[in-house]
Amino acid sequence: MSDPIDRLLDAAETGKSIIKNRDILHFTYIPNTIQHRNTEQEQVTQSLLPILKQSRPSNLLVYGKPGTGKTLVVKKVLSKIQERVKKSNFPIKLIYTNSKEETTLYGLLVSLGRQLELDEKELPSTGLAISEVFKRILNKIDEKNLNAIFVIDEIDYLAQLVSKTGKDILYQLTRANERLKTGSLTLVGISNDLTFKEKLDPRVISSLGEEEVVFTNYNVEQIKKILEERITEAFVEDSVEDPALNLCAALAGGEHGDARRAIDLIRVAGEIAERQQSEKVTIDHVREASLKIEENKEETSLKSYPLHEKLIILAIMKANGSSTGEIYSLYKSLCKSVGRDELTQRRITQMLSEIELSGIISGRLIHQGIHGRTKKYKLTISTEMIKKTFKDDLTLQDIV
DNA sequence: CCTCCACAGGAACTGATGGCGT
DNA sequence: ACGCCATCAGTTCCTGTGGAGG
Repeated sequence: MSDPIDRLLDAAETGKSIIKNRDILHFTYIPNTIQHRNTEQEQVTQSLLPILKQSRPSNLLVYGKPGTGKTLVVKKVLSKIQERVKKSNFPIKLIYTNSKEETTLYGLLVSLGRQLELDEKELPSTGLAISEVFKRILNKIDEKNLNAIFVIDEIDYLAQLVSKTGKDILYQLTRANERLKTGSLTLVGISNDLTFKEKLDPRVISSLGEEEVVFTNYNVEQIKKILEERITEAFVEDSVEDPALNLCAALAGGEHGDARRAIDLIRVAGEIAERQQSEKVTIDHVREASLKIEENKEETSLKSYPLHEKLIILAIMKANGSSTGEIYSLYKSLCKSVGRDELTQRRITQMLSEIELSGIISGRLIHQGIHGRTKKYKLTISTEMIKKTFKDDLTLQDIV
């Protein structure tokens, strides 16, 4: 009987992989041909067509639920256009940002500026007034005589940030051309929220919403086709069983038609199958993958919480299904036992709703007549999971 | 039918941090 | 050296509310 470790290592060394090309199984990979999005691709191209005629196109707004390939299509169309106009005297500069990756308005503007080759000196990553940053970006465009296209992903998120600070950067962005002498600026906004437009300032709508493209959700059939395409490219032939493929499509398509999820799922299933040295990806691998993805999400978000949030989660765990008041007093006693100052109840309710947003707990508003109004919170994940993840935390060890 | 509970959740503010321009 | 600006975590103060119990 050989050592199990050796056996595994041997297998890994000699065994052949059923995945040919891992990169294709990441949703950021842009296939040569994007199927099933023909009308949308056409529409996007149409509205950006003026660039070929060397004039500035209208601003564009792209809608669609997550995982519908919006970003992929926009990126593909733009890079093709960029390729074509490269040699003309109207070269375009493509700039992409995702609002979710930047927590602040300032950060977003800086990331735009960085791509315009403004370095640390010209555009410090903190310390300036927002209007100053904006001015410098525009100056750079003018100075280099650029025709910039700003692609702003998850622009609804940006709109939220903006509304909080009271600055209307979106408005300024859409009207930036009036301030530019030689360069030009086009805005392509990508939004998940179809109602997002209604929340905007009407002046922004009129210029940003000049053109609109809506991406519809994928149905299960379409997801299946997308998966098939990627599988033939990424996997060794015949290594994914049909039922497994169907389940993948059904799991991802069932809710929102999220192709991204489907691709994640098949990738993880493939990895699991490989680790088990199976020659085929079966339906069980997909199930396992689905569970694993869920657990990973839970674990990483649990780990990333600051101390007080962790304490609150523990308090909820110890008194499952209790009201805010009960949670708060339990939290206070937990604070005492780890020797930290407790925060106010107001702050705790805020944290609770933040945690609820991440899906780890779920709350229900309850009116108890004379006994007032409360929100009752329940864990949506297992207590074992929490215990397991918080065991490593030194300050929490003894109270888990 | 009114009252009044036990909070929800909005708004405005504070103080610390960090880095700018002048 | 100084004032200014943005941001973050947290606080203070506040108004709002569905319905059990009187």
